[in-house]
Amino acid sequence: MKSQAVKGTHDILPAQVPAWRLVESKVRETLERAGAGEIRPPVFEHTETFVKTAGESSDLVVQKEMYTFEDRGERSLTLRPEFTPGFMRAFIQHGMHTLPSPVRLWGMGPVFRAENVQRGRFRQFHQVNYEVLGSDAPLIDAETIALLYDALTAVGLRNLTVKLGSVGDPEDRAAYNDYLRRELEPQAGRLTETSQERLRLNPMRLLDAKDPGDQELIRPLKRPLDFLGEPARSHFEEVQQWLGDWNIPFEIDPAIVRGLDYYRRTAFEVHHGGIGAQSALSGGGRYDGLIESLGGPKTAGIGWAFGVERVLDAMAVDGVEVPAPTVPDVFLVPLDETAVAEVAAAARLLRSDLSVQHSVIKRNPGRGMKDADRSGARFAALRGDRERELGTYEVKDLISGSQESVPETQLLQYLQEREDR
RNA sequence: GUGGGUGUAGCUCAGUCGGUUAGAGCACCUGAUUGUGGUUCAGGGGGUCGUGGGUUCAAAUCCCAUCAUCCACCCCA
Repeated sequence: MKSQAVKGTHDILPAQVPAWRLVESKVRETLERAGAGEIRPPVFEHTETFVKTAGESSDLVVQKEMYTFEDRGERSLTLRPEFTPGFMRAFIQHGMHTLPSPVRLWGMGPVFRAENVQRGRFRQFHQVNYEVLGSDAPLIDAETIALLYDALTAVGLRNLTVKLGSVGDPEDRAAYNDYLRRELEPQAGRLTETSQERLRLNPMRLLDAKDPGDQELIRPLKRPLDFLGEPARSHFEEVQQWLGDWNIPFEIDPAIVRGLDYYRRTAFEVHHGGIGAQSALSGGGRYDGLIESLGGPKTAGIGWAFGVERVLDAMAVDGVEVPAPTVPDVFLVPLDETAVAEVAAAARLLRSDLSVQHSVIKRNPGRGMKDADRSGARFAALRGDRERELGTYEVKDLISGSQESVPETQLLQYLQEREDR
């Protein structure tokens, strides 16, 4: 029990990699056909980059969910708990506002959060992240949500639930927070401790409260959607219009709230019912003003992230078929010591065109066939003293069981002609 | 951080009112098979029973602590 990966981290083993590649290839195809460029920011950034982006009242900061450390130069650095801050920093640093607008960026990789683990929640996990910078048009909101839906559908998921809401503009949120404080402060003593904390820091998040007593107090209150100003309201309606036009199934979630402070207007999540309590595959929203607050040019933005492990979990639940790992085209079996050198040399040459494995010690024919069978190869090719005399390989088709003597100079051609049959 | 479940072979697990040398299936290695795979048969390797302490003539089994793991709360990806 000594050799053990750190709590909340996992090895992705060879048998699992094909599923990861399937997700990555489908997502890449979906997003890049829509004009997204892949960006690969560093895994760690200055701590400040994350704190300024997420906000002081976010759980990432408040609950100390970030892996923060000091390097030898006494800089405070943090392993990324999400992609968006790194994308924003890179956008500003490289002057991407001069690129044709809007700029669409996507990325994939590990992120780190110091949370307690459960199904669908890990300390190192992986996200696919997508952001569009430079447009505040409702059309872009709808396009962004549609691409998320298309990407998840492309990997084979069904029965997805898209939840759509709006957190309004900053002044709407301020008005709503004021309203919540007005309504709840007189009876704050009846709220749980965490809810009282939220009432002080970010009242809107009270809507997430699960405590029955808290819910009782909150239920009669108005929702954020009731406080949308005219600009946010018409924006929200137009997004719905587009999604309806494109047949993207969605439902309005009047209580949708984001844990991160930077969201404005459109907010959305995609859920899947079969993967336990952590049912959110993805979350995202609009964040106009974020780049400006980070010292960049005034730039609108919207984006989302999905958790790769959760998507893989959902794929398994939905029975999505994953391509099998590649198997060798041919497996060479040396029947004596001399043949060991011969098949090793032959394998090197054949590998310019085929996938080739071989036994690395001499084998008797029965054992050699067993090696070949277990490699998953289509063909086994035996080499011993008889073959050496004739300059041939004894090639057996492991599916049909038929066998032929093939001159070594024609081995490649022989295999290529038959591998698809 | 809190709560509950579970820790016995690489994997899935049995064994637990305390009692000889701790078991099975799968996987792995060897042989039956000195030129032919999948099936079958025979044999073999592999365990500090998570860890530490306690009770006892005797502990995988009972008690305490601790760690890990799974699920859930919280929050979200």
